[in-house]
Amino acid sequence: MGYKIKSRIWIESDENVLLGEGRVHLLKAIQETGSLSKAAKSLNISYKKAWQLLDSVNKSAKKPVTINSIGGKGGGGAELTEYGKSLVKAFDEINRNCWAFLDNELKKIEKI
Amino acid sequence: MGYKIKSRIWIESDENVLLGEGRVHLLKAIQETGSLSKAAKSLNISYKKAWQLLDSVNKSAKKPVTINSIGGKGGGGAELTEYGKSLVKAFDEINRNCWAFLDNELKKIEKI
DNA sequence: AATCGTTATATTTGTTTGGATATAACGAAA
DNA sequence: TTTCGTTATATCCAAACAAATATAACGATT
Repeated sequence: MGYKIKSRIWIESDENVLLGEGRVHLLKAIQETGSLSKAAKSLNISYKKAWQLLDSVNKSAKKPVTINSIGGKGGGGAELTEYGKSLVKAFDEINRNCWAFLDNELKKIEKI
Repeated sequence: MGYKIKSRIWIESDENVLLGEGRVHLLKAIQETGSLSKAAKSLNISYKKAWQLLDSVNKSAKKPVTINSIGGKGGGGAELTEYGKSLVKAFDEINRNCWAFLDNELKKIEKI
């Protein structure tokens, strides 16, 4: 029939969003660039939005997801903690599994 | 840990959204009330928004999902076709299955 | 033909969201 | 102590989105 199934998943902690696709993209970009401002540029989002996202991630996480430093060599930067890296990896895995699961479920609609 | 996983799924047909949670809520409300305007009131959304949603559903579906009548007894109304009822049922089932699947997947995060 | 509540549509208003801009604070290194 | 690029934050403006309002068209029923 040509129907496609799509999904967005996210993880909440106490009514606050911990991780979603946008946040995970940002975390990956931080990992690649070493700074929040460069990550924002690479994703074509404003620094403000990137900062707000990262702030909300760190506020809702049980342990720090990034370590942000101000000043010093290169002006500062941001990097993922081991916990942050684990979260990103787990989220990606769940997301991929979800896509596969839903692609299979879609057959129920295509039969109609 | 207290993390919760959430999801929104939707079905597209040729880049247009056919069904999502909002559209399915609307279709159910139409089924219950027999009219688009009453359905909108029951969902606390504007008639305009409800009409736009329903219009996009019917435009992207391969077969009519509702039959809308203007004028006549009671001023008119809207009702689901059998095809529409089948779609709603299938979507609900997929959605419930997805929640169950994700609740299980969440354990991967809770282990971290 | 007059009434009714509905579908269908346009227009205006308001609200929320995000972008652009500016600036302070910071600390290693020169 | 000056420089540098960053984090962190506030303010203003634009654009996107949703709500409110108004109105035409409709057709069975009276």
